[in-house]
Amino acid sequence: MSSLGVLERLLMDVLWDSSEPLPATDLRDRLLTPAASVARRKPLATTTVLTMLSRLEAKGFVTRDREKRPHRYRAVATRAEHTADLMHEVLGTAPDRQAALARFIGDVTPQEAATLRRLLDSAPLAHE
Amino acid sequence: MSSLGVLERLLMDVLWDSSEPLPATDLRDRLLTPAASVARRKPLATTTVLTMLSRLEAKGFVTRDREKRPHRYRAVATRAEHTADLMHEVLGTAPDRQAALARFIGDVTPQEAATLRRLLDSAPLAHE
DNA sequence: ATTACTCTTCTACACTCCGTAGAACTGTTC
DNA sequence: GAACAGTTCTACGGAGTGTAGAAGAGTAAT
Repeated sequence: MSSLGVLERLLMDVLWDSSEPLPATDLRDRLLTPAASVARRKPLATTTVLTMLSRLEAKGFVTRDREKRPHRYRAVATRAEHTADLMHEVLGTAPDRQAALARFIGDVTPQEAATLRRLLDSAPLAHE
Repeated sequence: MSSLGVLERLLMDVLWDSSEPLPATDLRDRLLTPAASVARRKPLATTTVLTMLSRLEAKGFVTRDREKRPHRYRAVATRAEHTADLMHEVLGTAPDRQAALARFIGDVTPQEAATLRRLLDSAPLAHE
């Protein structure tokens, strides 16, 4: 359902790594830096970035501040939220969630298992 | 990355629900029964089903027994395995897995939290 | 205000993937 | 060996993604 394309994902990564909302030109530039997970050699046209950002906005992954004039773009959810959402989405497709979870847990690293135990003990009803 | 199309998914569902490997014509027929998650009114052409099965085979989701002549198709992984794999794949895209897991646990139902606790306690090193 | 510039929207196109299936080929059965 | 069932090959239309030019709108400076 809601999987992102390669460039879409790249842009989201930049947004997630930024503490501030960014104008499109900054996004464009940061795709060139080695900071980006997959840096590109050729810079993209600004319009390309804007098209992608509009699509991401339409899909609800991004919002922009239309007040300030070079619009500032930011991710709607944090990366962790997004990842967790996707995981829940995947889990939701399984008729037998218990079984899927069992499989999932079976393949988790020991460290992560420890983390999970801790999380389950500390947060009985984390919500909002 | 490896998300399935609607029909692809429907076929996988039939395969997962079957205890035996199935010939293509059976697959075709079972898509019409209300057993299928989303039953269709019009039957698909057999070639359509075969095309999809070939693609699923190419993607590694399905294998077929080429000995018997109406080839018998079966899912490579169980549904639970597939779901768990996808979840791990999603989790793998997050640089901070701990954070993603924390978010994930935060949105889990109380029943599932209980299930998870049980699983984590019982299987310390379940693998492969 | 007119201009020059920057940013945004609109439009467009090529490419890939998915659903769909006919045509052609191959193996099975009478 | 003819008829039939099953398989492969080829093809096509629609959707989504990456790409960007052309045209429009807002901003700054003359």
